[in-house]
Amino acid sequence: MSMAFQIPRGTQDVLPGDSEKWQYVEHIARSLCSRYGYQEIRTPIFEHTELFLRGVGDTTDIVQKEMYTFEDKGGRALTLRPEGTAPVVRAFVEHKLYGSPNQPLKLYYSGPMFRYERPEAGRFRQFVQFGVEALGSSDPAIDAEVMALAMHIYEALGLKRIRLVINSLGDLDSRRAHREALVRHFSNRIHELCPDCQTRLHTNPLRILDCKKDRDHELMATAPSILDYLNDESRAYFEKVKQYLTALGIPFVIDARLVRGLDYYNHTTFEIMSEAEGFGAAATLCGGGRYNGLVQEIGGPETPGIGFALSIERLLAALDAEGVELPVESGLDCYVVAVGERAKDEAVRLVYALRRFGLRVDQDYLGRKLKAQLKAADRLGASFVAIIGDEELERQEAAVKHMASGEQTNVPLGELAHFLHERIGKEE
RNA sequence: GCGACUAUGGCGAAGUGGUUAACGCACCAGAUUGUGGCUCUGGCAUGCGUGGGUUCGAUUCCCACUAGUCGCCCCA
Repeated sequence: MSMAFQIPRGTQDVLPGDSEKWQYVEHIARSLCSRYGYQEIRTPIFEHTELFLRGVGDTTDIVQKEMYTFEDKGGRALTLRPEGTAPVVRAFVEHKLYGSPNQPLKLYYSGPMFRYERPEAGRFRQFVQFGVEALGSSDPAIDAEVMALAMHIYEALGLKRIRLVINSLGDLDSRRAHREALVRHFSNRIHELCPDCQTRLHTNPLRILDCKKDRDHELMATAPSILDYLNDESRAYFEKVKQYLTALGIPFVIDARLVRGLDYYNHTTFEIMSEAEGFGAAATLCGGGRYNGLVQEIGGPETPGIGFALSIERLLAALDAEGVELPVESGLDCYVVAVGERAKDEAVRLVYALRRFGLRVDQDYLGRKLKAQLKAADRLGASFVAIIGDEELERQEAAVKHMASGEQTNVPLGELAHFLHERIGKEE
């Protein structure tokens, strides 16, 4: 076979068999969001490049090397969105939703994101994020709510081996104090660290703590922890968040080195990881945090915010790694088997009538023989098969066979819908 | 972006510098003339990721490209 076309690198087709799982996962996530009072927002897949430069931060990896940026025919600089928060905040500001009577405004979104990265298992160039944003409140209870919601989604789907990791980056003052302490700590011996870290010292010293290469260097162990530099207010906030999580019975661990890759975070940051064995490098299922300065950065009034984003691909991979079977619906209620020309004509009408009635019904379109039609019905997971041939037509009946038991009875065509409806109701 | 490994039918998977590219699953047909799941029989890659090169001859050797996987980086 000639491979004339191939899917672009790092992208995926979701085929029947898997698409049901996607639908199920998205359905659960949506309905839980609704239960927590979050409403859907849909924003474009591309935005002005400037939005991400300002929103995500131009020292971040995302902006520096991962954006799909292009110029349109009108000369505009546009970018396929690499994340969902900046667009939501843009919409929030643009539509003046800070004036909405619903405060805080609680939103969720679901859709593809794009990052130009080297693909591997669990990492794609186009991937789907499901995320929430709560704008307008700096109540630590909403930090806890957002984390609870994320955990709830995973648990509702059947994941067990997951871990919530939290940290606090503090407010601007705390971050500044910590940053100065970091620069002081590393400056003299910065040449001992990797080249990336030498750059980070000036761009974003916080990220040095996250470096995997230098993780065992003695300077790391003695590096100042952000948690020691939280001012009273920030410390009190973090304490309250932890207190609420505990009150909700949600287990968590604190990792003072949890530094997230986007510039806009302050105060609470968190990740949810999979602990399923054999789950590779892409163990981060969900990431989020508070971004109190972002709305202002995008041009709106000072408005606090917090949110998370989770990857559907990684969620499905985690379900797979834990061996969780999703209760996805499949199969047919009835497969109509026709033998002969006249029966075929009747089958076409009958199938449509049963579908209009609300049943999941199908028939043969390949001119197959009785036997092959039965086989097809079996393969499609049909609960019942309704067979019509000359004899049945004569009596205006169908021979209805229950596939699991093999039992077969004749049912008048006019009563077939009700017969099936009743029997299928009894099955579940 | 760097390093390593991999690429054979719808899927999994053997294999060789040279007449017919194993096998398993799936699929199709028949045994069973109107009854699926079991069994048996038969069928099913002029083709070995793409493009070049070496050679009398390459799926098998070499190069490039493409894609996947793993590690680094980063994250969702």
